[in-house]
Amino acid sequence: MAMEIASAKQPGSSASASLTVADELARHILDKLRPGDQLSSEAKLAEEFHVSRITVREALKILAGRGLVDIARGRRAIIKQPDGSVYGAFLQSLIKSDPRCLFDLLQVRRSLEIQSVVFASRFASRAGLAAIEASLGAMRDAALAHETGNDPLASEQRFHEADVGFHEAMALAGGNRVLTYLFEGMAAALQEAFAASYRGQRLLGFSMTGIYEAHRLIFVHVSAKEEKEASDAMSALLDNAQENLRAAFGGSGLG
Amino acid sequence: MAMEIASAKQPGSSASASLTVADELARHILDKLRPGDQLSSEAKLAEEFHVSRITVREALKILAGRGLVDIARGRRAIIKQPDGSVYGAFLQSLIKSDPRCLFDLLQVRRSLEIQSVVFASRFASRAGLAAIEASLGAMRDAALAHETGNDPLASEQRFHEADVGFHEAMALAGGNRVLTYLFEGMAAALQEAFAASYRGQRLLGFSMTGIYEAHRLIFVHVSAKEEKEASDAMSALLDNAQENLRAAFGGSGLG
DNA sequence: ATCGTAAACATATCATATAAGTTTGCGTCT
DNA sequence: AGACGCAAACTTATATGATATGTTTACGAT
Repeated sequence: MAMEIASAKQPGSSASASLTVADELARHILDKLRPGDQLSSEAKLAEEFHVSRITVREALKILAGRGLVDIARGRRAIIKQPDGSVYGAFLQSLIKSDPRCLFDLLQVRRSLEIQSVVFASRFASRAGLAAIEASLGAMRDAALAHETGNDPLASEQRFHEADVGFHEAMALAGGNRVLTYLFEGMAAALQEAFAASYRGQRLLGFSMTGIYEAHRLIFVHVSAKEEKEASDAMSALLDNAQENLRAAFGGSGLG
Repeated sequence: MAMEIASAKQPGSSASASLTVADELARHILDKLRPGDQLSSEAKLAEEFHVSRITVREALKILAGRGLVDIARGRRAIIKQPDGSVYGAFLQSLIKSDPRCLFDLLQVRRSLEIQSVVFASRFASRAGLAAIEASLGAMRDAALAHETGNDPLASEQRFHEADVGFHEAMALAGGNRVLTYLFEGMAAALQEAFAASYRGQRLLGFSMTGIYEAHRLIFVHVSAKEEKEASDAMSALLDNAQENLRAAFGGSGLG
């Protein structure tokens, strides 16, 4: 790895050695390595940092918790592609600690989704539109499979994934990568919150095909570069979802 | 802690024991504990989960990486108040892995800041406005201290903190807690990116008092509940900052 | 009641050992 | 030559035991 030896063991340092090593590694990873790259083995790192293997392991666990590396048995740690899961976990803990944040989050989501369709209307390439249409197709397939219905849970899962994919594809088509990750994280947090409040009940007040049609309408307007109509359609979709959620929480004082 | 013994040691489980323990602990923390609460000692947890102390320690490090707990020597781990630092670190890694994300992030920020002032204009209470004005005062003080100038670095630091505080106070005044955390995280990531590109140079193309006045103008419009004027003023402020950044990157193909 | 100190508690790190998964390379067979 | 199988080397996962050092607690002197 050709890493500089990073005086991780200064007697006066108040921070723990494992945290020091973690931060050094993080810096090295961000500066020099790319997703997919392998880290040195724990033994080598221990030697380079002049700490025990246990300290290196704890540092790696910290980085794994930050979502920076992927650890598995038998092979060396590899640099992870950034994804929204860390952010999703953060939002999840936020909502748990204060459920009112759920509605704040929905409001934030609304802003960003509308921004997203506006940009998609303006800038989407043919390929970007095709990607959106693909997730739309997946939604329709899942909806059909759900009605003809062997495995309702599996098709629900696929439908939800396609739904999330639609919004991510929309963000990407608009040319904004950060939005993609934000939507990914928000989707995870919202699904969790949703599932927690509906545990065991029917999730949606209306049909999958209805949701599908609402999404399709957005796509049509985006394709036609009709900013205003597209953002109105997105707004309507989110209103509907938000209303459902509010109804679920009912008179529990969370509105 | 009265925790259930959580069969963390099933032979067939593919996930590592430390990750299993981490997830069990995370669930327990989110469900039952509040920020400031203490966790059991490592020894007790090891006993409860039927794993060694090392496994518990690694689990705790994972949770620390996720920003869920705060670990220090000599005392038990305590549950951390959620904050935007995890999210900031994520954005930072994102920008490092693809610098174009910086401009995507600035765009996202613009949407949210405008949303923020609109809500603040509509809903801000007297206390909320007072909080905004307080950070405005801190900005002015730092700007003055910078001009009369004993310690320019310290006053720059204070100015920047007050700046971030202004935007967080604005989000809070508008009634959205999630926005506060997002701004906090974005500010950290943007400052890092900014610092990286300007290393050693003067950070700002115009004076602190100019920035202060721009912020004050926003506050005045928000106080007067002038949505449109307030969001225009915010837009102008961000335009200015963004232009500076773009100029800094110059012809490096990142525009 | 207050303050200082020592004991109890708790985490930080180390060394060493065993188990089990992954990769690599070699040799055999076709 | 190429495909297949297997063993050796490498690597991570976890456990045990020990020492150092920081924090909290409790007790005793003032």
